[in-house]
Amino acid sequence: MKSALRILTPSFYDRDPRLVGPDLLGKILVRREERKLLMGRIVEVEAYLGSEDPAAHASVGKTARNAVLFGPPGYAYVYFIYGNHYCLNVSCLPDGVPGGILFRAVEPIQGMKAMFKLRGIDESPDLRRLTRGPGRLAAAFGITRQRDNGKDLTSSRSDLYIADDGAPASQVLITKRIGIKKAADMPLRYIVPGNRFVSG
DNA sequence: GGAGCGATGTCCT
DNA sequence: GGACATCGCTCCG
Repeated sequence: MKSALRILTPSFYDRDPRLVGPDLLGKILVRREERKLLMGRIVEVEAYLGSEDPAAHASVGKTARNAVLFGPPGYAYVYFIYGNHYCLNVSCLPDGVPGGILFRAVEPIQGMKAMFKLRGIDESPDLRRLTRGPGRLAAAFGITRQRDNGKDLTSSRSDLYIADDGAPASQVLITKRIGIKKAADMPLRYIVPGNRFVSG
């Protein structure tokens, strides 16, 4: 029996990213795509802070690009990187205080056929090709800056949100963040230990 | 299976 | 002009 999905509320995100990050593991990322529902269980995220975190986009201060990170909690910050890929984040902390969480990997639960199509690859038994890594994950869920940046992820009217399906709290392993040059030693990456969809 | 590298948009100096 | 919170393709073992 599957419990009803409960969308995470602004108060969930209105906390330090170091608290929000581990709590997001095991939650469900949901995309409504026409008549289809795409769902994945979150297994890897990273926290990005404010001025005290040189790796964070917010560390340089508020700009047009990163403004969502400085806004109210629970909004999508989507940026384009390396000329090829989008990455999805959610803003944390109250309006005016920057911080967020980068979604790095999910385990596909539903809508895999649509995900393969959005990724532009042939269907294969290895679902890790769909959603392992932030760029792949964004592609599989059809996430772009144009479509999703600034979107409220706490609204039931949104086509993109994060929900709790009542699963027990996940085990959490904390490691250094990966794929960055600055502040590479800060322990701000949260993963489900042993999960095959975790990147790196 | 792992190291090396090109692709390529956007922001910042 | 350079950096960049990445990925997929080579080539080599």
